[in-house]
Amino acid sequence: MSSLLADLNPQQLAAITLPHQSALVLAGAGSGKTRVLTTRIAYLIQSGQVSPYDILAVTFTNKAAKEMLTRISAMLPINIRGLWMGTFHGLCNRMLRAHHQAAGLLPAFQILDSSDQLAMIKRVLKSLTVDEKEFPPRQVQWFINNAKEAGLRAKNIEVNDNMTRQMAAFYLAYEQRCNKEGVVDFPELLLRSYELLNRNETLRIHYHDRFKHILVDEFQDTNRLQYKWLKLLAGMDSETCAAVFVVGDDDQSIYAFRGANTGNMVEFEHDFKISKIIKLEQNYRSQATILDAANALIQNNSGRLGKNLWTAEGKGAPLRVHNAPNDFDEAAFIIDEIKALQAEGVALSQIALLYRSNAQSRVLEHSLFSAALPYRVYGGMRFFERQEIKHALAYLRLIANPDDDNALLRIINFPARGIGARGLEQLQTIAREQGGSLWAAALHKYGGEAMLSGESEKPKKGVAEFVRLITSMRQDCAALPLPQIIKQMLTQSGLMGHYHIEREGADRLENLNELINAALSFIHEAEDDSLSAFLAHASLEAGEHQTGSIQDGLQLMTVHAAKGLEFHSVFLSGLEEGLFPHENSRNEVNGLEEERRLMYVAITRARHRLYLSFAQTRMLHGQTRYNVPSRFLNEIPESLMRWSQSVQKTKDGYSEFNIKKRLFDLTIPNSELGKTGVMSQQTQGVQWRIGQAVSHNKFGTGKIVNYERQDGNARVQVNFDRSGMKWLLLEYAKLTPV
DNA sequence: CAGCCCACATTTTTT
DNA sequence: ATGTGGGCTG
Repeated sequence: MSSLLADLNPQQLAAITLPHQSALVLAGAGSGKTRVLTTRIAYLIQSGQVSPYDILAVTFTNKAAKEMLTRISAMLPINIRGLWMGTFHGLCNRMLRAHHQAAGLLPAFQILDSSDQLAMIKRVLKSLTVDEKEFPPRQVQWFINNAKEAGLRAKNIEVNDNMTRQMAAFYLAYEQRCNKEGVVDFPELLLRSYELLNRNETLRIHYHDRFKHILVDEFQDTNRLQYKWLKLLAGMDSETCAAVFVVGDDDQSIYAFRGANTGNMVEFEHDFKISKIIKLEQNYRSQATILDAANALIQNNSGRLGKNLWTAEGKGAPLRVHNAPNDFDEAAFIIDEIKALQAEGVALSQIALLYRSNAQSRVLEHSLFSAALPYRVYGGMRFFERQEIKHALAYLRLIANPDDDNALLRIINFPARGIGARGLEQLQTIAREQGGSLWAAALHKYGGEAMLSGESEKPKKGVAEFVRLITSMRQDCAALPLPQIIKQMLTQSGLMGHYHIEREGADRLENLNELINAALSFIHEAEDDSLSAFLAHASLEAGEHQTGSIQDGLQLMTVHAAKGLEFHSVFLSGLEEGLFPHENSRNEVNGLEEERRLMYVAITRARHRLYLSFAQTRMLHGQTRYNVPSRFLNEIPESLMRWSQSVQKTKDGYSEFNIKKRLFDLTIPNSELGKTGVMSQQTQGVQWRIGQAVSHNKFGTGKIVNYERQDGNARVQVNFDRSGMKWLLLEYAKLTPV
């Protein structure tokens, strides 16, 4: 016990050893949040207060859940089976499978991921002969998910206008389709589980009695429905109300765009009658200068719960800020500094290159490639989202559940077996007439024929062949272990053969083989090793973002993806108005504050060094954009920063301070953002600015892309349409504005 | 039925 | 600039 509680600060200790009562822990970045959560669980068990069976712990990602389990196992010598630890969706899935009948679901109900859901919606819209131009499927998806997260069924939607009436009708049709096919989407897991508990008193009491402690990680990311679910599960009004221990940081709430509701923290404080918020403000990650910058920045937000990070460590180096003429120069600066860090002995894997949007990685990657620096980009396609894996899973889903039309449609003609639109239409007509699934229709039309053709006869084509294939797979899999089922399916379906022939198929073949391995490890780890359980696992956990990681490479990712991580050094690039803060955030409620929190997250990733940079011009969507430095740079105290500019720009003798000042003096008001250039200046009564179109009698027309001043002589760089890039002295060159 | 071409968008993302 | 999805042609 003593070792468990060693080296904790007073606030951490208070949180961990809190008696049986609900608590709100405001945990700053790098304040040992995960340690507090895991240690509290270990403490509760080890002190004999409760058994693992009495605890439920919720996280947002499978990765976080896995890590917490590992850490708890390391602290406790006992078996912690029985502890419910997982994501909201994972836990709801578990509950729904345990009570599938009460929840009105098939025992083998399948889970649609977002792309499956979209496909389903498209199908429903098509069956209603809706014009997709008028009602984009994505918008319908958004509507349905929002309704579900508000706890609303289609019939409960309040209809006041025509648009809502239409949407509610689509929702209803979609709901019916899902029920018929035995599938549930992500928000449905939550809503079903909520409704089940709400309506079924026996079950509700069972879980109230069981879970004496509920712990929630990243509470600021919960949406309305998740919070309602928590309240219901905790049994707020019952005598046996669980102690709900939530940990979060309102300053790191960066997922409002997907429904996260920071208001839940305030509501929680009220609903659970929290008398005193526990604040973890001591930071064990970053040096003081970095924290000072983060604190100063975030103070510009309103309505915070309030928190100031501090550290016992030293000040550390100032933030390096770089003003680059363009995105290539910005990348060059980053590479120079990376090499310097490398020379200091910093491992490349301890250096992160962060950016606001994925598109920015391109230029960085290009430069890193030229500089022969190894790197790894996070994001992109994940294992279970790959096309070939989705196809394989569709076969498995159809084996597990014949009514899964989504799955059938995906693979009935993949690999191609001569079933076209015509054949499909026939099936769809039969299905509609019979009110059954496509599979039932196929069986009805071709079942007899398919069954007649024995192994020895020549293979049937088309639907008959498909029916025979799936039927035989279904028979085989009854007796086989999961990896064998998959292995057989991959060969018999022709998937292996198909990718074997395809030119670019090698990677896909490798992934298919990896699927067998995934099944192998699944049956070793999971309590339920059935096919349905594996399919649920595949939907709920999309797997690693990238295969084949580089051991010592730079880490490239968006700021969002960096949340929760830390690095020795962090480069944050693209600090320009319109990019960070992103221009789209201007149209969103509290959009700017969310961007600022995102900036706060970015800053607090760094342990020792933080580099901030912006480019005056940048290629975006195939067009050059002229940028103003991000306002966030202005919100960081000057005393914490050291400015630099690329060498060719500083030789004009301007002090770094002046360079900065010159840029900021010309900062353009919000209303003009994105329309005009970075700076302007007076020459012989003419106003020149970057981005301005000009004409020259010899070179023709072009655009001003840069300017500098030397000994009182101003020069501008013009990109001429015909003659290319030229530096011109304003005094001599006769330029005329166009 | 597959391949090609054009229109189109393009912040952030987990389950 | 670059990828994706839908519609049309061989």
